[in-house]
Amino acid sequence: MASVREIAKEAGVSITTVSRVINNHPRVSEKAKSKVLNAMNTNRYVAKVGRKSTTNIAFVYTGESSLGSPYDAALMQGMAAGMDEFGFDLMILDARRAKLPHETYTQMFMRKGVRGAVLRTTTNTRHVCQTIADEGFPSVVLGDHFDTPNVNFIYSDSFASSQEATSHLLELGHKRIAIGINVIDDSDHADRVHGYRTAFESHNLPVDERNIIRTPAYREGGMQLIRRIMSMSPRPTAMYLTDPITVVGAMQEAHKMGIKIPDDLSIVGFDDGELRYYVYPQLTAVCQNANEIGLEAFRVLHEKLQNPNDKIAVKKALPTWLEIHDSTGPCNQ
Amino acid sequence: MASVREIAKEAGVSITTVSRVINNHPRVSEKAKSKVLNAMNTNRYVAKVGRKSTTNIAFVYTGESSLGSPYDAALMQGMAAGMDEFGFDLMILDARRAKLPHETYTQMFMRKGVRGAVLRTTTNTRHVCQTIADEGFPSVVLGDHFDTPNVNFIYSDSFASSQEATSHLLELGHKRIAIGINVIDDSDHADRVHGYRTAFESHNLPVDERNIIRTPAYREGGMQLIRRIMSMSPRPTAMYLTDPITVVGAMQEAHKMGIKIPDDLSIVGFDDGELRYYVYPQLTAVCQNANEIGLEAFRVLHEKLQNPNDKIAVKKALPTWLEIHDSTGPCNQ
DNA sequence: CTGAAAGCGCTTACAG
DNA sequence: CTGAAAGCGCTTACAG
Repeated sequence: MASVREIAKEAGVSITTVSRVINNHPRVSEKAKSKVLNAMNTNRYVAKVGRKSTTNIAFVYTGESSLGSPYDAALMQGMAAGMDEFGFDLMILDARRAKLPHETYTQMFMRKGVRGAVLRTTTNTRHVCQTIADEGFPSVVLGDHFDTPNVNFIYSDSFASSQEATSHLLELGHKRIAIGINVIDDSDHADRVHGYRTAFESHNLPVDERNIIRTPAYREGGMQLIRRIMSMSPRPTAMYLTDPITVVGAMQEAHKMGIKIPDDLSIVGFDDGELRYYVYPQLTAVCQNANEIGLEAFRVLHEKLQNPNDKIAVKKALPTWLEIHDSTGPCNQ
Repeated sequence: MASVREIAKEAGVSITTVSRVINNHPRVSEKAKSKVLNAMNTNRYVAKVGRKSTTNIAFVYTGESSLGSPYDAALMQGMAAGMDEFGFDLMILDARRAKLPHETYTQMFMRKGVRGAVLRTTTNTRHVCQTIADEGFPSVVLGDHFDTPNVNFIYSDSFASSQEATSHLLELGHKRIAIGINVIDDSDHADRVHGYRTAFESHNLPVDERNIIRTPAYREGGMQLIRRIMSMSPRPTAMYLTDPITVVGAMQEAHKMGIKIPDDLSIVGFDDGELRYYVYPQLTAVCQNANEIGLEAFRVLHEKLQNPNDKIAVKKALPTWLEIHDSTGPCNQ
């Protein structure tokens, strides 16, 4: 690896001049600058030491990476929107791969010039978030929230919208309303079932526990769910699907089976992107703005970096909202 | 900003010990280590100088950022898959925002510890890619390709699939086939029109130039396109839409207007993700694997980093393929 | 605009 | 396991 000394030699200038070029000092002649830059590029110069760039904010997968999902993409877009203004750069890390065996998370982050971390988690990796918070490293957790004094959270509160969504179906005359929930628990999903139950209660109707159906949050899970529902007797006339990808599978299978939406079956979905416009018919859905969540996560992190002594954990819920489109209609059975 | 000296003082150890903790030296007592880490976190220690992390690969927007799009998300996922193996970290940069007024792109990258760059571009920002390549900085361009000796490219070659797609429609008996193309030119799209023309030629049929329709690659563009087509006389009975988002708009508007797909109108789309499964009916489409493109981009970059003296530019095309689903059928008009 | 020399912050070979 | 001291690589105040 070339050092400033070698670059200086090759470019025929002093190491001072090389350093000035590296640091973009204004008083270097164009000629000297281009000689140095040439030597740097041909020798693949990389500073081994020097001012570190310490302006990275990391988007960290504590467990399984879901990089590539539209939701994560929207989160990053939101973060980037806030970061640009303050000159931070976005780095993507897989905690399990990036961390060396004997180092702490703080050490890993410092090694990579990371000043703060947005942690993507599930219930399985809660302990990682807890550890990072315990180490005192500035971080904020997305996608789950749990009761702990020192962890910062941004989560989405879908309780109210889930209650509205269920009430919407009840008021359309539906009585047998199924709810599809992921087989993996997290607090963001628990809210949705809670809203569903509360809507039934406030309409003085009992919840039929058979209508609370767990299904994996994949396309296949949604397909399975439709087949399951159509075979029930009496069968539900409406359903609330609490995961975006499940909705896609369910609607596909419904089309394949010749089930008319909403005439034969009303569907309320969940959308964290633009999915509600992609499917046919356009989807009545509880919506959340992933962009906004990402932006808010950065804001909290930035706030924590500005005020290192503020130890009060942030627990902030962003609301979801119900949008009524074409996949729900009156019960006619 | 705290330095090793202050951390050492606060933790009651020597700066040597602090340094050892930073670098995860094996022979430090747990007690010393935790005292130092504590002092670091409470003082928000960040190394001002020292071994730089120089293992970053940047995903760079040379022009307008499309971070948040499913395509970009899939590209990054592909890159990350390759990078993990070699311990590189992924950084996202907006070149126009990150670059200081008087520095070169190479200087910007070095400042941020970036060793190589995957450049996302359009025709508008070709000159940026050219400049970066001229500076000798290891980079590879995605999304466009143009004739230049020293720029590395990974692009998607949709000529053959576009020809197949058009032939598929011709062989279903369609004669009046429209093609929708983005108002903004790039080489990846030019291939698609070329394939369309070639299919007509090989069937000894003339191309009606009125059927080559430019429309902005947004949902609204797709809606507009359908209205345009349905008002033509005689109207096209099939079309090939060369942008994913345009397809979504077009299918929505078709549903709204009561146009039956494929009975009234056959549609071949373009899909760089999973869109073909989301819409109804499932979409016959020319498909490309964005994951694969991202992975290949990293591979080329890695190869260039290993062999700095290999100056031969890589121009690699990844093929697309045609998938026939339910949105195309025989012409019955 | 440029360079020799002192300086800075972190690292490391050596001694205990 | 720990620290005083020398060293490394880059930076910068000073002189020209």
